[in-house]
Amino acid sequence: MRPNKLEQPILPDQGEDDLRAILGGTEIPTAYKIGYILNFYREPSFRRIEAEFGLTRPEIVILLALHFREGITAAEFCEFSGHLKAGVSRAAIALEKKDLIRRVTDPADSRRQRLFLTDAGRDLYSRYVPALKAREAAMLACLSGSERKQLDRLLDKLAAHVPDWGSASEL
Amino acid sequence: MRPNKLEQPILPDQGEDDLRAILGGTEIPTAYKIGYILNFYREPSFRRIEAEFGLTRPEIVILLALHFREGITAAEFCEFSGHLKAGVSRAAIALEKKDLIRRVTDPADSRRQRLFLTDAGRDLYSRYVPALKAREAAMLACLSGSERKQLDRLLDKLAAHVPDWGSASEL
DNA sequence: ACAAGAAAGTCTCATATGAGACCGAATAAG
DNA sequence: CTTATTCGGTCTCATATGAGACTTTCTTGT
Repeated sequence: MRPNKLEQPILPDQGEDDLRAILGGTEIPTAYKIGYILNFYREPSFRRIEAEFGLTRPEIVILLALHFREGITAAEFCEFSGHLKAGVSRAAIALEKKDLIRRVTDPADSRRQRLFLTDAGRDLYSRYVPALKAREAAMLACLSGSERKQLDRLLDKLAAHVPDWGSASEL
Repeated sequence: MRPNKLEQPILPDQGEDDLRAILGGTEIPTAYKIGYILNFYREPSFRRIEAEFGLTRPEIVILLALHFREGITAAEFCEFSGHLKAGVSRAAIALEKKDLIRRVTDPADSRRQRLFLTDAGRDLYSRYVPALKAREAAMLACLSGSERKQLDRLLDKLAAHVPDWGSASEL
């Protein structure tokens, strides 16, 4: 029962039939399975990073995003990450205080702040990303090369169509 | 920028190349994409359920799980859901207070409590699950029938191998 | 040029959550 | 039998988070 925060939650040793009983019984099987897999990918990794480097979730994700999208604004980050603007604002302030990013007011629109990694931020990122990569590799280890290609193709397609899902108010 | 909590975060209207710039740049592309997709599936739906029915995340998920696994204990739920035991305990207490579940001490081991849906719990579940189903359908709408089969097969495989990922302490 | 409205980001408050200490029940060992 | 240990569950405390009010800046229409 999760004796330790860094311990991966352990599944009882059970056959695939029982696993099917766990995962196959919902009325939202695909979403449920994605959630299940992602939980076991993300939670242990993120908890460890939080504990080890003193970062919060939004802070971790902002550093991740800045690594390939420097100069992004908080609002842009909200749009594609789904985080709330208050959380992003808090995280950006905290990251700046820790000297991991710089916030530069956009000269063209002084409401906006563009975010940039500092050397320290890049360094910190490079110290925690290997764990995430390793865990992704562990997650994908059971798939063959062509299965991984399939999976990535399907995920790309799903991701590309996210904007078409319709607003939540239609739910 | 998320003006409303029930509003789905809106992506700027951008071509697939830009989307690739958002999603393809990480060092953990598969995990990142799964997270991206799941965020946009889960957050709006769950926020709506939270607001509309006064439930917390763990409460929502417990009701979901009980719907196909009645009599589960809190510890079992922790194991396959990845939730923390304190959260599950709190949620179970709250759900019982709302008469949505019953907690029955296991006669064989009086430490354990088995959880069962009440009629009210079943009813509440049936009122919020359609929204989740609808959103899953929207998510999958861009895939063909055979692509969905592919996806489910890959997810089943990934889910079945979760226990092999190794403990987080190896990260 | 001015007023009205939208947008970016910050702040505040209440609540949810994570971590781990704690308690009582069950099991194992001597 | 008695004691130590593990295990299911609860409690407490500090922190993170969600929601939305608020401030300032930009945009639009007249």
